[in-house]
Amino acid sequence: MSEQATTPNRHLTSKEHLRLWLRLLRTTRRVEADLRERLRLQFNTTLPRFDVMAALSRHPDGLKMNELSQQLKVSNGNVTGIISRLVEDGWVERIAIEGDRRATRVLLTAAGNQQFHHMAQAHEHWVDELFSSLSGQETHHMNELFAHLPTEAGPEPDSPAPDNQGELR
Amino acid sequence: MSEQATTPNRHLTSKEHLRLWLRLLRTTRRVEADLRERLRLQFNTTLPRFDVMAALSRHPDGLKMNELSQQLKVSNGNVTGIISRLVEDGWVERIAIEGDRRATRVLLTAAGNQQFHHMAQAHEHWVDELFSSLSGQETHHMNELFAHLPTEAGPEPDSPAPDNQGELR
DNA sequence: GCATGAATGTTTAAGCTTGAAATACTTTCG
DNA sequence: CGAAAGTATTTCAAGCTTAAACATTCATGC
Repeated sequence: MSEQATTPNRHLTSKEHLRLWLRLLRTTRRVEADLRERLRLQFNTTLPRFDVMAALSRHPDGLKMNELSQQLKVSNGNVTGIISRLVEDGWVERIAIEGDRRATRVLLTAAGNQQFHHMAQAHEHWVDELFSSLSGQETHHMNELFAHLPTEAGPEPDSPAPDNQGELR
Repeated sequence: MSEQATTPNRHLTSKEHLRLWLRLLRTTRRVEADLRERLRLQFNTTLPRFDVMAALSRHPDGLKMNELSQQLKVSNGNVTGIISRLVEDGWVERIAIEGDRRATRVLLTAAGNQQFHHMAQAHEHWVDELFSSLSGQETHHMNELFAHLPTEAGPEPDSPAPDNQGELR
């Protein structure tokens, strides 16, 4: 488990890992900030709302609240608030589930679906711009390196089908 | 500018960029969630507090509020609240600046400095563990690829000295 | 001096986020 | 049946985050 071995390069590797993590974090924050601002200015919405709509757009029949929060890897209570606001805006609706009065199914309205497709198109273009300094080869290479990282849930080797995130279709 | 050229592979590159971004985002969120939980359980603190203390630890003479928020790339008002709580906890103190009654200088107390060094040591170890699946060479390679990305402020070619983030010393 | 604008911080309103507690419903099984 | 355990969701308290409004203080130029 990556014990503090007595090899002389332990220190260096650890520092390199730290450096990589800090870069990763800076880059992600910068891109996120950019996307957040554009979503606000051009669509008067937020990144969390966009993420929720993206998840719902991949499931035309809707998702239960708990499925949604698992997909987005955020807490249960968090989704409640975001969905409530999306419902107010008319982009999402809640539908009772037959035979289980505890659960509800949430899905995009027709208007929500249309709105999401507008946003997703812009979003893809923005991301393409932000990463434009990477060549196709570099992008591909980086994608492969990321496969080695703890991207998916770590200590759970039994996830049914992680499903591709975002609006990738 | 990455204009929508008429080359047949525009679509593919764009999709690859999007895929990379989503992976980046997933990875960052997962690592952040892990670090956040550990900071909470083992040190009863939060990631934002840790980030602020890391910035202050690199500046023993303290920083003005506005310098601090620039370093952390968060809004001005945000820092006010975090610093207030750190002051309550006794890790940070505010000191008036001679000759300018608008500004204050904030810096770690002796206790804060000591506490931060405990946390930083654990933090470096956690990150090393989380990235342990990357070889030294892969880590180095990835670090280089990141240099091509919009890590630093994009449209400002005149930043004085970005300074290394985190507790890297 | 003194008006005017810039700089520095705080406050505020709205929303996001978590973890824990509360609520409501369903299933299990004695 | 009925208690206990489990499931699905909301509510809650605390804290983070932003953008915008606000209050002070400083600097500049008449």
